[in-house]
Amino acid sequence: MRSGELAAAVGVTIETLRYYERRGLLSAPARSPGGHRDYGPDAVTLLRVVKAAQRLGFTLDEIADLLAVGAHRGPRPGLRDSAVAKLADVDARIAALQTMRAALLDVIAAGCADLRTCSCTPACPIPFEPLAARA
Amino acid sequence: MRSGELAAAVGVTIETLRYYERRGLLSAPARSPGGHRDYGPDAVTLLRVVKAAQRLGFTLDEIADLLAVGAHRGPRPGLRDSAVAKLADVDARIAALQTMRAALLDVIAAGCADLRTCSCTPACPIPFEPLAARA
DNA sequence: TTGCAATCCGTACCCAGGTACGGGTTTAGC
DNA sequence: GCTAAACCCGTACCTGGGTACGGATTGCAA
Repeated sequence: MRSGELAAAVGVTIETLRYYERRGLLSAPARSPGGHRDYGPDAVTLLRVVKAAQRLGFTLDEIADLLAVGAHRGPRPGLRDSAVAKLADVDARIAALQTMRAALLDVIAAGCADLRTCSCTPACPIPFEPLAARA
Repeated sequence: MRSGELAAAVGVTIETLRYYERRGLLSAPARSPGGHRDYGPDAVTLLRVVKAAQRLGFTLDEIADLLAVGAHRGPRPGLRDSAVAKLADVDARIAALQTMRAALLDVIAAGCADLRTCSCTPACPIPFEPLAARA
């Protein structure tokens, strides 16, 4: 399988394949006599796993580690533990966004018209609420 | 007020002040005879507004626009509209994270032990669920 | 006046996850 | 055998929000 085929099969570009190879996510494939990459069929599955892991929120470095753990069969940090840790991380990010969301709703409800001059209500969230929040 | 004082007052570094000045968030202040920046007291408030807007999820470019709108008093895009748009954006990001969260819970519940070789259950989320999701 | 902290400036670097460029080679179809 | 598409490589660039560096002033106090 050539790089263009593989790329099309998993919905990435050839540049991305080369990038993943540099990052250690994809091991260097066999080469044609002329130097073109020649991937085995497992590459498709592996790339889909990588993409699935990205959808779980893992970074490329984390994914590389998880794949290496599978390969080396050492004392494994483990997918489960990583998933649990990542879940906590995702929950924290959701909480941060919900704080943001609540603040936006306050601003909309208060009818602030302008960032610089707003003092729309005695309880104007900009910039008074943040001041209160810091105390 | 000198840059170090201002920076300490709002909890940023001097480098950040210079950065904001370059980005157009902070207008160039007066200078001492020797060239050191000399800020007026309004700078504290302005910076706090900038930080408040950041907590609402606005980017520095967006904040610069919102501040410029207040200054120029043209046909205003308006803080309200921006806040409504940003709310939709935040909601979308929350939804994406909740999708991620659900997938993580699936992985944890299914007991997948290893990214590369996992086929822990017939319904293993890696990589089968993403394949199903693409269909 | 001397000494040290604060500040000046431009520029480069950091994170992640790629994308773009450009010139040279290889492969495939006809 | 020829042409056109695909692929090769190294390197630079992108977004966002800063941070770091390093050498040259300036400002303030003893």
